[in-house]
Amino acid sequence: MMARSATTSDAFNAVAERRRREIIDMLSRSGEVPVNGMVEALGLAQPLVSKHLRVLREVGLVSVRGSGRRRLYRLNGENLKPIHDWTKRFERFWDDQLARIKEQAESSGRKKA
Amino acid sequence: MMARSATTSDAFNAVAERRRREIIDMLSRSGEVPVNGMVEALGLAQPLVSKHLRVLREVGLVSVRGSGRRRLYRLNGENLKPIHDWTKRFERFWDDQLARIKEQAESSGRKKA
DNA sequence: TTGACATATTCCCATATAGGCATATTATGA
DNA sequence: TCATAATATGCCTATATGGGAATATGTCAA
Repeated sequence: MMARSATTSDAFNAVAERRRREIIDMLSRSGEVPVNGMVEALGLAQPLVSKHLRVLREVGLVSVRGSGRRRLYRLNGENLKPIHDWTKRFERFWDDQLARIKEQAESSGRKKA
Repeated sequence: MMARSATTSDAFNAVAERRRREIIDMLSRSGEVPVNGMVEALGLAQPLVSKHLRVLREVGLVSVRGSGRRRLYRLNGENLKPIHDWTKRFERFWDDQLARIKEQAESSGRKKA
């Protein structure tokens, strides 16, 4: 009855798509970029790029600004923070050094509490 | 002609689903957990939990181990690192302090190069 | 005003689910 | 051995896409 959640429901879903991550990477590097700039750089069909941009806009990951006939897109990177924060919880799984430090901090915290 | 990429294609897609993130969070807190443990804790139907676990297994995010009639699942958190690494690139968007430090480091790096 | 460039939409199709339900599998423990 | 607990699968339906193609919109520049 229910299908997969919409790509426009949140950043996690929007970012699950590889193309959209590429668009985000590009905006991160280049600042403001017009649709055609992405079309050329990514080698995708223009309508497809516009559609992905729409999804990104709907979750607030990008903003647009008109400039002549063109539309300049900009990354709102701060909206990727929820994802970063979530994955940060698992740092101990790959960063043993950090794990040791944290465990020590936690254990001393427990002693005080 | 082509639909959304499979949830089993990579961690990004697997993690796009809220329930699966909840399962991951639970495993992160509790270590090894049997299916029923998650069923009760998350209030989901057992078949649904098994299906989500299968997706997580296919992308390597969890491992299983038999124990009597039960199957104990464990988190392979290190496979969340790609997501963490990707989002890390955008830290400057929310961490201005860090941004300044990095920019300074990069500019001095450029001078040397 | 008008033609051309730059984007956004609309339609259509095949694919990929989440979930709900029923049932098949397994591994026990008495 | 065997009923049973604990999981995994199979089936079916409503949704939600990515893409492709064609077309609608918008904005300028001459």
